[in-house]
Amino acid sequence: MRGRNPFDGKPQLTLRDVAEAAGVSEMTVSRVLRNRGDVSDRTRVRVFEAARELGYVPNKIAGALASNRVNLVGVVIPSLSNMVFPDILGGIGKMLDDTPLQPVIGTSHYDPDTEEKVIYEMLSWRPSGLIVAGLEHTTAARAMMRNAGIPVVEVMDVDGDPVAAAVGISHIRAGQDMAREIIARGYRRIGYLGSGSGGDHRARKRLEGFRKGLDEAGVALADSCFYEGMSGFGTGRKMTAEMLTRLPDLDFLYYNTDMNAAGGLLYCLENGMRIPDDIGLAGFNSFDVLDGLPMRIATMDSCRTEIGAKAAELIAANALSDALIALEPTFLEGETVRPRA
Amino acid sequence: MRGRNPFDGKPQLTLRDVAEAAGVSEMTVSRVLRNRGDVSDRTRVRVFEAARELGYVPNKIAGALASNRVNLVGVVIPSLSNMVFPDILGGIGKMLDDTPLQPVIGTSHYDPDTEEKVIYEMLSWRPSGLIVAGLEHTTAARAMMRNAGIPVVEVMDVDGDPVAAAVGISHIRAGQDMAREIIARGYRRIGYLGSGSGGDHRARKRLEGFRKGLDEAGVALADSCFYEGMSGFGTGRKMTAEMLTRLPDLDFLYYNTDMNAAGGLLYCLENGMRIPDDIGLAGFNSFDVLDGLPMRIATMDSCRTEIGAKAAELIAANALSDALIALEPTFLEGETVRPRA
DNA sequence: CTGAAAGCGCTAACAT
DNA sequence: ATGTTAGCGCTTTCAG
Repeated sequence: MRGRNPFDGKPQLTLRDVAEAAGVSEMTVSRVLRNRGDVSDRTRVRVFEAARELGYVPNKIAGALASNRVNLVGVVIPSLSNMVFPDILGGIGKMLDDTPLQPVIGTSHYDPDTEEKVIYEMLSWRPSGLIVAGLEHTTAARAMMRNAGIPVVEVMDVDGDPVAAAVGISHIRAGQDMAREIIARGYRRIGYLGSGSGGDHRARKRLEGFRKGLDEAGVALADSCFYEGMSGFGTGRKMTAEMLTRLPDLDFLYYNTDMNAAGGLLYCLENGMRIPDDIGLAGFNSFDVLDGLPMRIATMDSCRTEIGAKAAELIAANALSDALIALEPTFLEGETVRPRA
Repeated sequence: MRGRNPFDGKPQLTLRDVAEAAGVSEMTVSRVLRNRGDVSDRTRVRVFEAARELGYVPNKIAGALASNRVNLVGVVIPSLSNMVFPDILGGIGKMLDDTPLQPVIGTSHYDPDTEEKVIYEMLSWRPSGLIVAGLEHTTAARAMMRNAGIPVVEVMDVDGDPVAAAVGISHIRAGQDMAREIIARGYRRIGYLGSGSGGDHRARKRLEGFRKGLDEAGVALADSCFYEGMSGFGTGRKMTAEMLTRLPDLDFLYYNTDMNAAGGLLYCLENGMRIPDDIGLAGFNSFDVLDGLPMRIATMDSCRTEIGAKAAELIAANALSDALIALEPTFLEGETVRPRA
């Protein structure tokens, strides 16, 4: 019993056990269980029966080492509690369902050093590919990804310098386009509410683009408000109350995400503001769960599922490519902005 | 170049490469990289430097095979798009952060056969433990878990027959307690809205308990409404509209989840109903994001984070236990029910 | 169609 | 404090 974990109940079943039970060689069992090569129907049946009877579960660790093939795709995202990331995973999962590949998820909690560690852990399993959210990583993480020798795809963002392939949208453009829409609809006293500091580079870039868009029209951002912690109705409501108390004459509020915008919407409605005339609102992401709010919030689709799917497609194709795929986010007017002038 | 994946760019770096660069044996490198055994500071530094310089990333596949130790914990849940599951994962993750263990997530899409396959895949990686949502599995899945020889914990539910350990709440009790609260507050014409069919066994059990609770008071469920697909504001709103059109004299609506209850709340408020006097509402789960709705919905805490943490704790303790840990969900009154009579 | 031999990259156990 | 040896369970390769 060499090197066996002291807690192991029973020694693990091996190919050898199945081979003995079926009266064939290990090799034949291996072939049957992987549907590889020619095996006579008679032996095939015998092997399957023996395996089932014994309750044999193949050891992928050994298989992977021997074949140098690991059908895993590492996916590194900041968090699971922000709904955007599960959506990305949904797109990845759906695409990989048609392949032998399986996603393995790691989370970085928006911390670059944690991300570096998670990427290292992932790579140490020698996966068939790696998908990482965002373009901002530590130098060491970038080096690891560059030298991994497997397809690597950075997702969600294209404003920056990808290590290899990238699939996403330009958040700078998204912010800029939103600013143009708002300006074209006659709003001028505009506030921004959301996360602008810390780890959320994409929100920061949207704000950057937004400022640029306003600038084109000679409009300056009237106010901005940032928060720490999770987005949600409470956060949106609180920020909105604060800002409108400070500057009651604002006529537009742009939020970093629909979740916060929803809180703001509820606040405005409760306080008798006329939307979209007195004040307009817009968010970002387009979340299905929010269909059913008193008004549909103006937003921009962040193409999450499509991004996940495209990234998975690149991995599945096993191309060590450096393709840059920029998806076009579409403005969704909703009911919280005036029609275009 | 035996057995090498044709797509591999460069041959992978091995311990041997680092050993040569540092002028020591493979074994010494292995020891340094794992902080095991005594190594002189001089060699330690040399080894680290060589490893860093070369960009060596250890091969966990080989390490796991040799040591018969895999620091992975399989977690099988129905989906990531329902927020309850990320919360469970949060609890697991936080607890495992203090250990060398890492969670690996698999999703079953509420399908028992898919779940069976996912469990099989998980076990074939020989993880250190397995956490599975729910108590309902295929016979084969149950057999695999029983024979896995690793700690297995079923989570979220304790109403049934666990394979090994279980951590969760009694959803029958949760439904029953909610019924009692509602009855005690004087509501009598009560409708249920939610998923009762299909894969959501826990919602089904809550309804079962709810019926039992009403029964105790001689009250029958006045109406029920079930939906297919995702919960959300739109779904809650639609079901509510339907039910209240059918039976305008209902005085209470019990939802399978807060997400649907939120949609119902918004519908009722818009239609000028007086909550909680004309009509009361209650949901289930207690989601933070919903703080900030016009009213706090009466709900019951489903102890998600705690369940995840406790399950992870059992795995980390590496006990092949069959402990049954039933957590106590607490009723949260909110603002959508009348005070107790 | 089936089997035998060799070895994947690493670590446990036993030297020294 | 460091090295040597012998596998882990499987798959590739080659031989029948």
